[in-house]
Order: sequence, then C-alpha cells, then structure tokens
Amino acid sequence: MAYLVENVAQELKTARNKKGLSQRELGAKVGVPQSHISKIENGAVDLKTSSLIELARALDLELMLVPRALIPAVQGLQRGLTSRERSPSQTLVESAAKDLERTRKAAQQLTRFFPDARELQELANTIKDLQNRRLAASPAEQIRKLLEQIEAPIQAIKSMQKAQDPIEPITSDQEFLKSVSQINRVTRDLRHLRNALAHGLSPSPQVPLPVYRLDEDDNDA
Amino acid sequence: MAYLVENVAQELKTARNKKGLSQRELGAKVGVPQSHISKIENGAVDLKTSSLIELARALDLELMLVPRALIPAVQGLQRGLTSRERSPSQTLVESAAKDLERTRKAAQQLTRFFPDARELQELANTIKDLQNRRLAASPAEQIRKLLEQIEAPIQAIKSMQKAQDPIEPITSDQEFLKSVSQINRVTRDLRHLRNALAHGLSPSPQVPLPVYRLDEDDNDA
DNA sequence: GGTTTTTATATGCGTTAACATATCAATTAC
DNA sequence: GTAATTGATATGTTAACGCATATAAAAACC
Repeated sequence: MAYLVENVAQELKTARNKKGLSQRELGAKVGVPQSHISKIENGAVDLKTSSLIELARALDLELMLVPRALIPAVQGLQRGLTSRERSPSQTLVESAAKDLERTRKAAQQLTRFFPDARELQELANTIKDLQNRRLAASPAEQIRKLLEQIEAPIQAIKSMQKAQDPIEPITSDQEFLKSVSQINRVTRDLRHLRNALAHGLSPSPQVPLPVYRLDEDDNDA
Repeated sequence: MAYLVENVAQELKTARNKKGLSQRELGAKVGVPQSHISKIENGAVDLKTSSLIELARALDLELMLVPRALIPAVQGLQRGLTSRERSPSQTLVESAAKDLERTRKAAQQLTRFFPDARELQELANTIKDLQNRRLAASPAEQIRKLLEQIEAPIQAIKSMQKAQDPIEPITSDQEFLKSVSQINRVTRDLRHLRNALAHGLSPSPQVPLPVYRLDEDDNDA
C-alpha cells in the first residue's frame, strides 16, 4: 500500500469525525458497507477512485487534481478556513504543544459554565497528561489531527455559553449533546495515544527537540 | 462505472497530452503498463487511488480533497494559469463555440507561414465542420478539452513563426514536429467526435441553446 | 512506388485485491 | 443488568491490474 493512500484515508477519517458521523452513517449516505469504510480508514485497502470521490462528496469535499505550481496557494486557502496554522519555522512537535495548550485552556474555561459536563474536565486532564510527555513527530501529528476534530464542537459550546439562559441546564440541547459526544470520542483517542506512548509502543523520545511547553495559568480542580 | 471517474480520467488524458507524453512513456514513469493507461483513459476501469495519485504526480498534478466552500476559489486559481476562461454567464456550448472559432483562426493564420504543414489546414477544416453542427453540452465539453490540448502547441508554432529564418523549412525542428504531431492527434479526435455526432451516436440536439456562432473572416483554401 | 520498422493505442486472459455480506467484540446509553 | 451503537474481522464475488498480443498509423529505408 502506498504511503500516499493512507494519507487521503486519514483526511477522510478526520473529515468524517469533524462532521460527527459514524462509519455506518457515512456508509449509508454513500451506499458502502461500514466494514469497508473501516478498512479504508485503517489503510488496509487501496480504495477505488469512485469510492474515494463519493466518500469525499458525502463529507463536503471534492477531489481535485491541482497543478503543482499552485498547491501552496490552495493550501493557503485551506488554512484560511481553520483558526490554527503552523508556520514553516515551527516543528510539528512545537505546533502540537501549542494546540494542546490552547485546547486545554478552552476546555478548562468551559468547565466553569458547564460544571456538570464532566467530559470537559476529562479532556483537560488528559491533555495535561500528554503535556508531561516528550513527543516524537509522529504522535505529534496524530495529536494535531485529533485536536482538529474538536475545534468545531468546542466553538459550538462556547457560542452556547453566551446565548443561553443560565437557569436551565443546556444539556438537553441536541447540538450540545453532539458536541460533547464528539469531544468524548477524541478524549478517548487521546487517552489511547497517551497509553501507547507510556507503554513505549511508539518510539517515544525519537526527536531531539523537547516539548514546547508554555506555562501561563493553571487553574484546575 | 461512475460518471465521475471518467471525469478525472479525462483530466489525466488531457494533462498527458499537454505534456506531449505517450501512454507508454507515462506508464514507464509510473511503473504501470501502457495497456492499463489505455483502459483508464477510456473509462474502462475504476482505477485504484494509488494509481490515480501516482499518475497525477507524474503529470505534475496533485490529488487534493478540497472543501466544497472554496472550490470556486481554487478554480479561479486554475483559470489564472490558462489563457482561456469561461465566465459564469456563459454556457458550455457558447464557450466551446468561442474556443472553436479562436482556434480555427489561429490555425488558418499559421497556414500562411507554414503552407507545407497540411495538418493546420486539416485542423481548420475540421473545426469548420464542427461549427456547422448544433452542439449539446456533453460534446461541447469534450471539444473544450480537446482544444485545450493544442493551445500550447499552437502557441509554440506561433512563436517559431517570428523567430525563425524564413529560408530553410522549419519542419526539421524537433519542437515543431512534436507540436504538429500533437495537433494531428487532436484533429483526429475532433473528426471522430464530429462523425459520432453526425451518426447520432450522441443525443445531438439535446440542449435548447443553439451554437454561439461568430462569423467574422473566412479565408480558406 | 512498396516494404519494413517503429510508434501509439487497444484488447484477451490470469491473478490478485477491492468490495459486499454476515458476524463479532467493545463501548455506551438505558 | 440489557439493549443499542461503533468499529473490526472472516469469507465469497467481482473487477483492477500485469502480461502478452493485436491493430493502426506514421517513419524510415530501399
């Protein structure tokens, strides 16, 4: 299997998680069995082009063949859509560290307004665990991908925090539940990753540069 | 086979012809037998993603999954690379008609400087044939693709026309031969398409809008 | 002029892998 | 606890891919 295919497979998986779809739901939209989506995302198969196109479309993505010359321009456009970006001088590890800290802060903040949402505290704790580990490039990249998946949910909850009536618990909102569920999923994946690192399953201290820690405020339970 | 796959297959074929590569040459670069490239370009197979990626790369294209939202922006970038463009208010059929006329004129002009290049006259004649037919959207798109493939060759010949010594026949130039060969290929394809239209193989008058004809000068042999 | 050689694309056939169906394990909601 | 949901696995069928060859055209050579 080409290294490249697994790349786009990861893109599909990230896009699917971003939209909060399960493998089965996505499969239903496209007419592909869930089993096959599992294989695709695990890089176990070299999917056909028709499958790739249809899956991408179901995820609001379009397959395009872009001339080499203007790839940077297109990537620039894509960066414009996301809040985060990685400057060329920044290593993957540094970037992941910043993402961790920013996300942890956001989660921590939200716990004040949603004290009954235990999952936000869980997320913050898991991130603190990860911040104590030295990261290699590969897990750093995984972390970036995972955190990317809860950007939207966290933003969604933040916006609720302002608009909502503080009396009744917002926990009944459909949008809120979906966001929390997505956060839970990512938190679990982060915990798995942390465990894998702890057990040395991944060649942990492989990268010379240590973690880019930025200690500012640390108000936690 | 999904209609979509044949789309990207056409893109690959167009890109290959633009670079003046034969199926065999492209296959050699990628490590794929020529036979398979033939099948791909004819829409006979639903190629695997790895094949798509590698073929695209060999043609200086990169496969990207672009968010729906910024597809227009990316297309805008791509238009910036080509001399032609299609305004949003312009139908495919209108655009194809303009392309036909512009290309026919260019070919006609060049016959004066290269009277022994019979292929230029052939091209002009074939185009005149096509201009007499009402086009549906689908063949119009095909025509656009085909004409796109001889933009570069025609430009190349035009530039020779100026820089060259008018005494000796330029026909010996390697670049010239390559360009003419490319023009021949496209002319043949255009003729095939015209024959298909004449035989009603394609649902010809399917589109309400008639051809956008622009009659200006008509100096032919 | 004809003949051969080269070049460019298309077509069978066998093998391997993608994809469909069904089932299973694990996590979560109830 | 049970029931439901998510993701992974085993097996059969179909199609992609590799190899060989066929066809067509132009080039080259005599």
